[in-house]
Amino acid sequence: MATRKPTHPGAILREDVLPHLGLTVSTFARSLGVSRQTLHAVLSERSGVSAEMALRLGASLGNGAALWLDMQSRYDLWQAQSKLGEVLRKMRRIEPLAIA
Amino acid sequence: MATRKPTHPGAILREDVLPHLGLTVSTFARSLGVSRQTLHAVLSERSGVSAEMALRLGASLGNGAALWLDMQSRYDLWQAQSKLGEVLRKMRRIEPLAIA
DNA sequence: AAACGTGTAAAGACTTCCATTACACTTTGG
DNA sequence: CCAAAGTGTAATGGAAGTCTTTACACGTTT
Repeated sequence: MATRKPTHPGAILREDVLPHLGLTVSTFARSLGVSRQTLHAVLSERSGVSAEMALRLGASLGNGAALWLDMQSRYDLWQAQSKLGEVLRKMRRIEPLAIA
Repeated sequence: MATRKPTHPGAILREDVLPHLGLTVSTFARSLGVSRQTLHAVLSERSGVSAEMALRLGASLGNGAALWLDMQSRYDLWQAQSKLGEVLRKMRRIEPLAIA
């Protein structure tokens, strides 16, 4: 139902968070407790934000983990929808039982 | 931050949705376009609800896909939190830059 | 008895996350 | 200048997860 393609969480981290906090990829990765490459994969949108990663981001940045995981969910739903496409359109809606 | 262990989406499907709609596991699986075993794995909480599965559920039941995927996210966050535990508590919060 | 549903299991294809190692390149500090 | 640190990228390997198919045992229904 969303109108445009959702933003990947990595884009926010890359374009807003890191610059505003003056953090390098390396120091942020150390701070999160993950490898530099793992963080880089998220920033370059080649990996999604896992539940564990969301918790690390939330703990490090102070804005709940759910924010990051939900962003990822919107992104995943969009991707899956454009993949399933026709399949979904062909699915029949299950009728509620007798309304009495 | 959640207070109690979130409910697995499979529990809702198993205890509420299927009974109220008078659906068998087999017919529901056919309706969703997945194998009986795949649906059963969700109902028995051995699999999570993937983005694709959430879309199928949403299309079939008429209540958006996000509802199911978000439920899964809450569940995953809880699981990951109890797994990371100490690691998160030891993580230092990144300080915002100079407030001027 | 045949048809259908259920719970489970195992194997295989495929994907994703993550760490580690490695290479080439640029930028910065003493 | 040169060493240290950062960056982008890639390959490999482990672990885990989703999903299908095949299979077996059991119960319910007709």
